[in-house]
Amino acid sequence: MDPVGFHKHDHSKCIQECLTAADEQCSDKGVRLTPVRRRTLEILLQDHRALGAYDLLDRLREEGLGSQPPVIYRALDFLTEHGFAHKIERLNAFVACSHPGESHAPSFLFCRECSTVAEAAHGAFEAIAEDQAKAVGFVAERVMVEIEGLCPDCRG
Amino acid sequence: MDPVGFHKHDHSKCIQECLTAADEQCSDKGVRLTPVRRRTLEILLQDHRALGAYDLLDRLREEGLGSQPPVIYRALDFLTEHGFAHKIERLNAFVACSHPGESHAPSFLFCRECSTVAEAAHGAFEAIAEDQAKAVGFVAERVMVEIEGLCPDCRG
DNA sequence: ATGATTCCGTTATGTTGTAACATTTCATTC
DNA sequence: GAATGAAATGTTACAACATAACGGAATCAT
Repeated sequence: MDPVGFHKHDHSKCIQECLTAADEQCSDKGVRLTPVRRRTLEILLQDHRALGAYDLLDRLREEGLGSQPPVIYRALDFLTEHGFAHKIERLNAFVACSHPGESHAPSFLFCRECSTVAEAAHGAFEAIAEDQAKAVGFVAERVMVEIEGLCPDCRG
Repeated sequence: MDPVGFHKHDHSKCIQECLTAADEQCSDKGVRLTPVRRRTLEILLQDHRALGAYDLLDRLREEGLGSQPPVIYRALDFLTEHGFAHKIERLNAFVACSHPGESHAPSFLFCRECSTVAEAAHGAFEAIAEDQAKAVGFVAERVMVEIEGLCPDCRG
């Protein structure tokens, strides 16, 4: 898994690929990527940056796609449930998934200056978590890793 | 580091040790463990469980120690800043530190049923995070690990 | 004692997230 | 192509989490 987000890359292609992947996966699963949901994902994809629910809602409102909080929270529930977006708990904010389709439960690196987010490999964290859980009789169901710091651009 | 929280242990001794440690560290650092702060820590120490700020505030209010949100948030700021308590971001809730004085930045195991929290060894997570950060030119400043699951008691 | 600093009380408000119910849209079946 | 049922959306209202700002009280150092 490549930690997209801090690298230069062909971003319009990146957006297109993610949207296409989302379209395909939705029709495969028989669920609907409705206008509100799709547009929310598009907005999130515009940069690899975490956005708050109300920021997203403002954007939707400008475009006439819904103006009340439940609209955006429902869209975000859908997107996160299906792995097209993730919530960064530390920021109470959401980010588009950079690797739609790949196995989920990601870990994140996020910049405290610019909120840019990169997904990172999660397997090693999970393995350690499993060991620790087993040692105390705990059943680990979800391992959340969020690494806060400075991205290459903001390091200055 | 021993992941306190899911084991049987002498809890009143555990509380006493943590309070004593907090008292000492505060006088060492020349900061004050005032009544509100100390009582907040005591409440958190009563069980190894995450409590919301408003739950804590209710307790303080009953005891005449303050009734408005800023009171509890100031106390929690103090306690977390000095490592006597931690915030579980996933739960928007706070827990007393089980290992006051030990090097900080902990990782947590928490039960989705009963909110019991155990601190776990953090070093291995940090090492991996460092590697991943270095690989993409990111400066990791804080590594947050929160493992959600079922504790031995709630596994049923 | 006095001045500086830290802490606390209080009001007000900002931010994040949901419950509940009415209405619309869509796909299916008759 | 109308009836039906499921899914999605619109809307109101509110719950839960958190902070800004300011005045007054307690505490500390001299």
